[in-house]
Amino acid sequence: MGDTSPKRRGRRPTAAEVEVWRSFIETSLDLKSRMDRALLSDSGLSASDYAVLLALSRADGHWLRTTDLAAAVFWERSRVSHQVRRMAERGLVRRERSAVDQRGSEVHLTVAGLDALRDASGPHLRAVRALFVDALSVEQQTAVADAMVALGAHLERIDAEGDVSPK
Amino acid sequence: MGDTSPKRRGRRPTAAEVEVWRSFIETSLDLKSRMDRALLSDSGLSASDYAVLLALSRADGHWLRTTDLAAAVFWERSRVSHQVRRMAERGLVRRERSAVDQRGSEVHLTVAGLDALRDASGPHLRAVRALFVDALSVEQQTAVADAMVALGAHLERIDAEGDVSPK
DNA sequence: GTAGGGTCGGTGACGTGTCACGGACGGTAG
DNA sequence: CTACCGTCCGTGACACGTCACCGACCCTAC
Repeated sequence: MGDTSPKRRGRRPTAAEVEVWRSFIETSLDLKSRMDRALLSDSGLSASDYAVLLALSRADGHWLRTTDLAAAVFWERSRVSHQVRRMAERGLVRRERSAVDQRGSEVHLTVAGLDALRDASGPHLRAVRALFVDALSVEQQTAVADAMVALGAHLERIDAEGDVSPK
Repeated sequence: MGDTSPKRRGRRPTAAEVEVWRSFIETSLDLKSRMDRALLSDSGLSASDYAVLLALSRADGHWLRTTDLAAAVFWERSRVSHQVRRMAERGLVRRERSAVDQRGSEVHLTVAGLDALRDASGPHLRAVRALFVDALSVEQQTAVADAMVALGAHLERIDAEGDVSPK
């Protein structure tokens, strides 16, 4: 993993390192925006819509409590609340008060929501292939996956350090 | 580069390929949001602020026409316009009517803007190292850079195809 | 039971990005 | 010169995400 020799630790990154960072972040944002745009024009769904529908479709009974939905898509609850309200107005999901916990509210996938997800997933996956997968050799894909694992582990390590007593 | 054998072209990506895509996009967005958050809390600058200040600081005379600024940061002009208005209200930049072209407006970097950029760049670069560079071995960085080049070239190819007569 | 503290979820205000549009100017053909 | 068209840029309306905050609810200790 990360080299901790005196040469590489602690100070500013080199120009080459910054350039790797810049290309990484610019390329990923470019890809994300293209993908979102394609999804919206193909299916009328935003990326947020898609994420919510996908999470609900994977849940038992096609519904989740707000907090569980937030955890599934890695959002704050307030964001989920806004998003669900907008989606409910379009009939993609439906809110229900929880019977077991009067504080809770359940977000249910509607038939229209499931249909929208089914219609969207084909084109979306084809876009993933056309824009991302087809650009990379198998070796490059493996290398990217490996780097993402390293990055993810690094970020989790940082989070863990921050949580426990910082001194 | 991209394999074009019958097995890999044209249809839906495999589960493994989708997983590479998912980890790539989630990791990059996570990194981006952490970096933006750090920049904002360290320096009071948003990522957009930083991009504009950086572009202006690199320009001759520390100013650019709106269209040129938009090209430098890969934005639409309307977005530049909104952003510049907000930054001007904070004194980071200054607008001036162009003398040579009465339609044009020049965006000038102010002293306060340059100071803010200088103050921000150190912490920002250190964050790039701490969150990104330090997570990856030299080989992994090279592999990521290589993959980004391939992706960039692929996207440019797609754009070129779309531009010229589609038939 | 009831007071206190924690959890659940929603709302309003705000900053930002996109889109559609329009006014102003420049350049050129007639 | 003037009529036209393209370019330059700003604006208003809207969608979205974040933050601060609130009321409603649950649970436990007393």
